[in-house]
Amino acid sequence: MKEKIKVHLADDHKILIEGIIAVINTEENILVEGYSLTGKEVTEWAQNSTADILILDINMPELDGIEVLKFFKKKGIKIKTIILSSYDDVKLVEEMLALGADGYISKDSAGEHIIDAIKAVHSGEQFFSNSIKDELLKIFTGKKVDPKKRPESTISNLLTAREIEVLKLISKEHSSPEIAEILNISQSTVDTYRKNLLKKTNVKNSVGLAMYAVKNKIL
Amino acid sequence: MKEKIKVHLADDHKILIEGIIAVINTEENILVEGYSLTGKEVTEWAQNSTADILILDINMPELDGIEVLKFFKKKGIKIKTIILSSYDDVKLVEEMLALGADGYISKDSAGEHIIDAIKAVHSGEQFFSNSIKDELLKIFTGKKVDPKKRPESTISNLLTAREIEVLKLISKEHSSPEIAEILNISQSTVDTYRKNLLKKTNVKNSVGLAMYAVKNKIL
DNA sequence: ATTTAACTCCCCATTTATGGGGATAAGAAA
DNA sequence: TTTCTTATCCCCATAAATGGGGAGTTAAAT
Repeated sequence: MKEKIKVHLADDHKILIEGIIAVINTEENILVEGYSLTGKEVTEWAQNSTADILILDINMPELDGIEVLKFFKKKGIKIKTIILSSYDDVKLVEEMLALGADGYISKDSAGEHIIDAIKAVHSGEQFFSNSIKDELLKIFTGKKVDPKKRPESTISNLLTAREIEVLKLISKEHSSPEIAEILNISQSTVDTYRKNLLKKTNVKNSVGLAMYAVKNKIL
Repeated sequence: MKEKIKVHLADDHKILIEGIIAVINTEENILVEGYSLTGKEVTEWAQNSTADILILDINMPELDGIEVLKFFKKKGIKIKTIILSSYDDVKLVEEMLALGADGYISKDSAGEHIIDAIKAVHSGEQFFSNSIKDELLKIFTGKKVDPKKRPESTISNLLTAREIEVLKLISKEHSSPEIAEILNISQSTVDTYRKNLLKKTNVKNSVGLAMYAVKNKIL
């Protein structure tokens, strides 16, 4: 008999954790060695982990999945990671992959997909939900971009520190004159940031910026 | 041996459904008789249901939990319902109770709590997560409000149907001229709705409206 | 040392959004 | 029946946001 694949779970919803454990337990060669309920717990656990695979929710309070992956990258921690997400957001997938994730499955998918994903990632492949694949396909066929040449666009290297500051203030319902005063810069400058933000995030207006901030948890 | 309690699940995340089933299956006298992945499915199922209890997610695409409860109320369908929510939002609890829900548990809680909740609600009691109780306690002790006299201020009776339509479009980055065209009304009218929305929700601008929509899950 | 990125500021013009007021018709509720 | 709500529309004015252009300084990276 082969060694079991050791899996660690990270999600703030305990019910979901228990559910995944129950689903995984139907599979002989996979073992859930433990779980974390917060991003912080994950980072602590990761320092001394012998698990093969981490299943990581992106939506967690305090330290979210993105931050956790950044932490891994910084510390040079190498754990095969499958992202578990509520949203089929291609931007997020891109960011996750740039940060070293190996798979991305949506919570909409059936439990067996988790098992497939674990097996695939464990054997060195990447794994994506069908819904995600469809989204990706739309983009690549629509835009005809070469995926290999496409620049890695993560939020944190897409937007500058100052732009993020402005974006936060916009999301807090501040007007340009107000932001100018808060940051002690001229309104012209704030307007420049607004323009750049609109271009970079590819949304139509301030509402879009706020939504972008919400989606990317810049709040 | 007693009859088993028959439970129906409704959540758009299949993984969670499977998880809850697995958890509930550890309990002798409870049986999951089926599940729905969308609000619409729930309403269809409810027409000919013999289940004792419905466990209902509030966050579902198309028809969300709130709408489902409204549907029940309108059609006179009486099913004991336990709300399953990601957020410990007291406002939502209020709204749910007003709409006839019998319990409210957060996804943060352990699986056993679902079982407790099912048993409690089945025997005619109400059931709430501890986290929700804490939130409620904070409000009642902090604000010293008489729960019986406190006005029910729910989103759906604060905003009119048309206002909510406009709010949704605003949140989708549409401008007033665009909204006017989409809804086939004059721009003046849209502007009137904007003004009313700003007053009623007590936010500063469109960004605030979008955030309000996000917080209250009007999307 | 030269390029690059980030931050800063300004001009111009147009479109949207905000804030005040008032008004009418249909329908529900009291 | 009368009142209230909802949905609809308008006028006026000001403030804010969008979209295009250009440009200087500093600091980091190559």
